[in-house]
Amino acid sequence: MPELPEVETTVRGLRPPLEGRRLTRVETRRADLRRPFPPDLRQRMTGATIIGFGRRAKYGLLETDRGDVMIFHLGMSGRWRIDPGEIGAHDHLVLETDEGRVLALCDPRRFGSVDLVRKVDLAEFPAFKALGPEPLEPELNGGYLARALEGRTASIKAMLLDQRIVAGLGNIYVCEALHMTGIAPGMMAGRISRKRLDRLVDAIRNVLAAAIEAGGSTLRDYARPDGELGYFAKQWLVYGREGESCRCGGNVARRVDGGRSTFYCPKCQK
DNA sequence: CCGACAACCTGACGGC
DNA sequence: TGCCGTCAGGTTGTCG
Repeated sequence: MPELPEVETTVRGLRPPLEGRRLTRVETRRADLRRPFPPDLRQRMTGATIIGFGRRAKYGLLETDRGDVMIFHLGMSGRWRIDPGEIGAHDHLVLETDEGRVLALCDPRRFGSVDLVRKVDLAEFPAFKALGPEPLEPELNGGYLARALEGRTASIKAMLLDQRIVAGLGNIYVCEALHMTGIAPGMMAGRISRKRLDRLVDAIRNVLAAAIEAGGSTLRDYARPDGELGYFAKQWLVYGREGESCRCGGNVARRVDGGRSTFYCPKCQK
């Protein structure tokens, strides 16, 4: 899944088959994912033309010429399959365009979601109201982070995973960014110097940009929207590398925080 | 405020 | 071959 770079890559991949195309078929194959599909999804999307594409945090956005925005979240295992040929058991939403292109939202674990809101109400969408700044936008900077983390005693890792602080980071890229900056994941967030926060912001930007550049994730069941496996050489320095040697000469360790694996190097992350 | 934990689901993998 | 335990990118809520 899908952290920010994978969602970004997905949205970019949806553009060619969908941009300017009218939907001739909108079919839900079951009633719900994490939440029920909007009951009027089919009625509002069928016949509509897709005119806009976007992303907010880990949510992908498809805008129609009727003033609606379909908001999808890929959860842990979601991906779009383009022209899949056959509809599979986990293809829960199927779109077809006036050109005969087929797009299937496949999500085995069903932690994802699909919502439909009026574009003018987008900012009021509950999941968007409390989101922090986009990490690739200028609103995220050392000054913002210093203010947001001031006085916080929670770990920096927990804070970076909190979508209200920064929107779109997940377990992998938080581990990677902290490693790149040499900050221990358990460090109290409010005690990190401004200088290190500046460097952390740079690392976050760099790791996300590199992942988008690489075409998204390299995780085992992630597929690019065209259905090709987006499986390239892993470039993570710590994630999933427990026991391997760090380039500083130390060894990558793994521990569990809040039920989630944290990969880090105890030697170069202090 | 904070950390821990469970719940929501299926699939992949390793060990035996 | 198969069975069983463990683990997985996220979000949301509860508990102490």
